[in-house]
Amino acid sequence: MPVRFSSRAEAALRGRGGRMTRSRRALLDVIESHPRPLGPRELQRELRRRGTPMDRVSVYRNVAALLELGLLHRVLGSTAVRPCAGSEPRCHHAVVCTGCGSAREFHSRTLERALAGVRRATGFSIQEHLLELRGLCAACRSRA
Amino acid sequence: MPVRFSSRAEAALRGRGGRMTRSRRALLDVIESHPRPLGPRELQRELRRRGTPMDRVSVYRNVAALLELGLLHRVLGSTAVRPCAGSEPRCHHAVVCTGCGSAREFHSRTLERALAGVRRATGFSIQEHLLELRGLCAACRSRA
DNA sequence: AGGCAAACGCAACAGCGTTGCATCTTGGCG
DNA sequence: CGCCAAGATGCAACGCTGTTGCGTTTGCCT
Repeated sequence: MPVRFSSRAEAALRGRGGRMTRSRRALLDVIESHPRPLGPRELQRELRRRGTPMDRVSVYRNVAALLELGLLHRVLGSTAVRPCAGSEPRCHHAVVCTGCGSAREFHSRTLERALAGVRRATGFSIQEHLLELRGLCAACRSRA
Repeated sequence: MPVRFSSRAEAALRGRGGRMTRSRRALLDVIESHPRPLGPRELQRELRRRGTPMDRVSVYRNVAALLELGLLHRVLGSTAVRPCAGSEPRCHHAVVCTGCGSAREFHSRTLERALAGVRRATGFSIQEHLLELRGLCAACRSRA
């Protein structure tokens, strides 16, 4: 990771006139240190476990802000979020491990071409594509 | 469509020891006659509009039964459902028009190949893939 | 240090989906 | 044709998730 997630987040928040509170820092730490996507409720539970409890509402507001800044990515079909890799805009392609929950983003030129093909075949002009794969990562596979 | 959706549904339900009620028939009609995916609330509203109101609970139970029988397909990231094309098992590929809401399923060999490539690149063994495209269908595009 | 605005917590609310239970309907069978 | 067991329905109540309003606290700039 080139720049730590929390550092990027702090910079982005400050650039918006935002401030850094203990709670917020704790939230960023939780998100950063967790490889697998976490939902609002999980985030809250983890924060409580670490001794820095946060109200449900604040969790939602912070997550919303980070999503808006493009620092978090929302997992398809759920409310779970995870840090966006790199500083590029959100990426909608990911594989999520059903074993350990870790996520990995990817880019595939073949996939892009396939989508173009679909456009030709159906006559739809594609505005957005939602894609997410679920499977077992190499580590979990060898463990089983 | 080879066999009408409602006929297939009726057969499948009866095969399970189920019965055909007015409500259930009305629900099947609504689903069949609507090209775009409908959520539970929309289904209920449409049923009321047609003079055959149905309780929220019954909508959920019927939809659940039809999903279990593989007759309905749930649109990704929402609770909306639409009839599964043909009698084959559910298909997870669809383009949904953001204009009129109509959905169209598709199959792409290039896409399948792209997924295989992702598997090689990431080391994940893919168990499931969720894919849905959003865009404008030809009709809506020319209308705009 | 002081003060303004951001961030927070609390309480209340709204919507969705579920469960338990009593009642009604379907469809088979005598 | 009418009975009746099982399936289906409606109603009420509940739980969970996410949202809004508001008064209070806290960061941060001067």
